[in-house]
Amino acid sequence: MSTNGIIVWLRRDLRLADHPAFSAAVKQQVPVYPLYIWSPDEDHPWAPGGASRWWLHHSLSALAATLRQHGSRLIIRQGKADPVLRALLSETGADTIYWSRHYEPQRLAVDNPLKAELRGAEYTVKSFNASLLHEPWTITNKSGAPYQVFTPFWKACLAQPEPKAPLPTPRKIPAPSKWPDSMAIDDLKLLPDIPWDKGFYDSWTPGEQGAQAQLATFCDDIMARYKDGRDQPGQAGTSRLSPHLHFGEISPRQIYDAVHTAAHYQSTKGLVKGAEHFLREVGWREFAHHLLFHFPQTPVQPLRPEFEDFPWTHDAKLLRSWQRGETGYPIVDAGMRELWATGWMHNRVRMIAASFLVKDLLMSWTHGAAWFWDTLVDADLANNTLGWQWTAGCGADAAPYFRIFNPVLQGKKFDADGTYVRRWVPELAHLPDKDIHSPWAASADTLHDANVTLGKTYPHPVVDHKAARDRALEALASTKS
DNA sequence: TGAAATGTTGGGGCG
DNA sequence: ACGCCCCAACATTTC
Repeated sequence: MSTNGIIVWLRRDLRLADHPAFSAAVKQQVPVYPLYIWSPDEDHPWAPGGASRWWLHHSLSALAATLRQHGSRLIIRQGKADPVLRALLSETGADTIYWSRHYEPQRLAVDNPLKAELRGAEYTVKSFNASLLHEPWTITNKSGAPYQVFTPFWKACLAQPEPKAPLPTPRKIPAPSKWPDSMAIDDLKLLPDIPWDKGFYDSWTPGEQGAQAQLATFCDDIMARYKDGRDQPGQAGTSRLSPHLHFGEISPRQIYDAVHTAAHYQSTKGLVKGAEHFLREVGWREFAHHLLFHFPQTPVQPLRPEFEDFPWTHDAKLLRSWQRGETGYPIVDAGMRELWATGWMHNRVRMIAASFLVKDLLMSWTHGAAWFWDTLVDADLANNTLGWQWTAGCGADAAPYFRIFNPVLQGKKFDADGTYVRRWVPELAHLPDKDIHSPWAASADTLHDANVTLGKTYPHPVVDHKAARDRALEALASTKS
């Protein structure tokens, strides 16, 4: 292929290692133009939310720095992809564009016609898989249809040939003699005006380096205890790789490789078990992308049609109490406050908090999905959609409608010593373990000694769980087909 | 990747 | 010694 230069159009593949488009471009021995286009309108209505924009800002900064170390640069532009790409093609004389594929419906609606038009204009366009072990159309059941249940889906994935080894980081990326103009990352105004992001800086290191460091920490210190540790929100028992994965700072192939290497080398029973369970979670991510691709309406519509006219209630005040972590249920409030403070919530607590909104407060999962979309640094359309529909019982492989989490029992089971609640709901910190998940049941003396005044320093429960549960079961029973 | 209600079993206190 | 009851522990079923 003869070419005068290649644009590598970066989106959510903000890394250099195991990057098929970069690797392919570098091989051509022609100038490479790494380009990021900020075009939130083209992702409508799923433009990155506030927390995601924070992450994106720092991830782009990290990538720009890394590119410089490799003799290259990151070109930043803003606007619709088509005109921006054409402008850069003509400015540089490049005739080729590479990008990594994404699979969300609104993304495909831009990418597919764009690819056709650019090819029609005699440009070379190639897209690559950089973000999934198995692309959505490669896994089907025996009758050729997409899977809707996780376990057979994952079995089918495991029966596929092993993923290829990750690609190495290109040593040097060929630069043009003259760099085209670029905006500054600051010009994109991705950071918040009011500083709600203070806590984010202590929690995260966006960028490829941060991702690799986190992967190493996980393999060395966390994976062996992952099977049970992942359910203890008070401990560092999860991988915390989700935002890195969402922005493509790390690939699932790299994770697969590192996890297998660690399990093979150390080969303790816990590590092997941990590896298996963790890869299963990576499998859920694959499953989510599979489902979104095959059922593109699911971000706004229940997969199971009998839920379309479900009798959701709505109460703006109650919704706000949930968002702010003021429901009076400590484990729920701790989760919602962790989310607000750090842009992330432990997965066990996501399930509890989500169940509370959907079943105890009987509000539509779409409200929860919207809030998570704006506040999570790992907000991902596929994962968010699957998670919320799963909780609501209207999605694939969904929790049966009668599975309603009891926030007190969940708290006692997974945060037995109250570490997590005390961290995020400090006004309850002095309650004894036995009362920490149900302050309303504590004696007057205990509350007094702990400096807790219900209704004043900490809210009364906004609903009674038992009554709320009965109401949900009734509403759900009427929906059952 | 639940919880609550209901059913069963078995040990121990007691008359 | 025996039956009875209580109840915790565990299992099953139902929502």
